[in-house]
Amino acid sequence: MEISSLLKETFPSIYEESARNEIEKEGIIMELKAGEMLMDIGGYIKYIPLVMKGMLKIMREDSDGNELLLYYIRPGETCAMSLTCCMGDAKSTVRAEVEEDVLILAIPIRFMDQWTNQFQSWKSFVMHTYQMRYEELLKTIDGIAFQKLDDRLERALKEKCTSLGTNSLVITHQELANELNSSREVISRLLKQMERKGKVKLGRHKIEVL
Amino acid sequence: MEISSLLKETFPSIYEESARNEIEKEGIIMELKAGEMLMDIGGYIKYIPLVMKGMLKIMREDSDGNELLLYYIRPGETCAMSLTCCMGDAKSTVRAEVEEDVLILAIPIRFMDQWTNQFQSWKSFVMHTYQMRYEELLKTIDGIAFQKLDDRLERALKEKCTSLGTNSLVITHQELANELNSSREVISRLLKQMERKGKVKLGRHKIEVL
DNA sequence: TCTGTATTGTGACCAATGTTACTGCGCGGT
DNA sequence: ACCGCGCAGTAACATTGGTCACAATACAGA
Repeated sequence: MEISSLLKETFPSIYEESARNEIEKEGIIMELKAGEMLMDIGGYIKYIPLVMKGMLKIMREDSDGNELLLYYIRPGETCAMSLTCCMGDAKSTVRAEVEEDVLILAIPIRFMDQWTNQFQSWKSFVMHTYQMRYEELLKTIDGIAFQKLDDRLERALKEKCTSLGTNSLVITHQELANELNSSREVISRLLKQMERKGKVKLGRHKIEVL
Repeated sequence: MEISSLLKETFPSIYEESARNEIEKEGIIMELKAGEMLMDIGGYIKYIPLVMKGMLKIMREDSDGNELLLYYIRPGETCAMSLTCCMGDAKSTVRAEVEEDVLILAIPIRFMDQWTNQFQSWKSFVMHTYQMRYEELLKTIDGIAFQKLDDRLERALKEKCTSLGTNSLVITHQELANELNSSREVISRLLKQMERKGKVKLGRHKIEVL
């Protein structure tokens, strides 16, 4: 079965074959298209999503509907939020959207605790995930606390480019505004500035980063 | 020894006596006065600080010296940052200051991994700490991303009151400005506004929250 | 008491960002 | 071809927060 080798490839840190066998046995394969929502705020977390292909984006939203991008989840990674749910309340406080078509192995959360005892590599994986996400949250905080919007925008664009492996981004100004918790007009204004400076080239539904 | 019962009291979730015995045996007692710095950014993390009395505050700082309060660590808690260091680089990316005189049991990090295997309650404690800190970081993000400064200031004051159990805060405007990553003048201005609205009463080195 | 320093109060001003209110454009569907 | 709608461009204005400059105050120590 190809899932087996894909799992081994994307999650090399889970080196115990017995662990991977369990994951394969209990995991549910999910394929989702870009734009779909995997988990909304307030939703009950029932699975831990191991991302094998594509990309998820994790967003935070306040009561007024303002959004903010927290971070991405790429192949070989999973969401710390879903790990926290094993104990305590199982409601998500973040939203997970599909940024690029994804292939996921969804692990029912009841295995979490058991496996951390049973498989050393699974335990390390979980701990490591916490660390990574923790660090990423700190970086996100740095961004919103210490940087100006133009800087954040520039970085956001560059990050999208590298993670998609292209310089031509297909995205609307509104979507960028949501990710950065700003407004469409402001983003348009800043993008125009960047264009005048020769940093990007704007087109309909498209931004070329130079 | 009184440490034993204090440990049991402040960390009831570590229910295994064997675990507590180990903690007591290997932990180093530290007492620090308000204002002292337990760990600076870039410092090497060698211990996991179990806080038994008092309070630490965890701050983030950028390259220009701008500060931001991330969260507090109270009795019965520990710092997630110090947990992350067991694997990967052991340098701190945050600063830990003593907010109120603290009594700490410092655990050398080499025991971390071993104990998570050995003691179920220690493992739970560690996982639980990650969850708590993760949630707190999300709340911090909510604050800086979605709230206005006057709102954040008001909440900060209220939080200080509840955690210190008083309505009379001994703090300078400058310190508040640092915690909120703002400037002294702005905080003074907002405090005056709050005073006019009857929300606080200002005195030298002192803010009474009404 | 005198003096220096830390703290606080305040007004003027500026830069960044958000908001409002439009206009125009381009593409898909009929 | 025409319509409608989502997207983008933009000007004008409001608001927030940061910065500067300086005055006033109060407290600590000589």
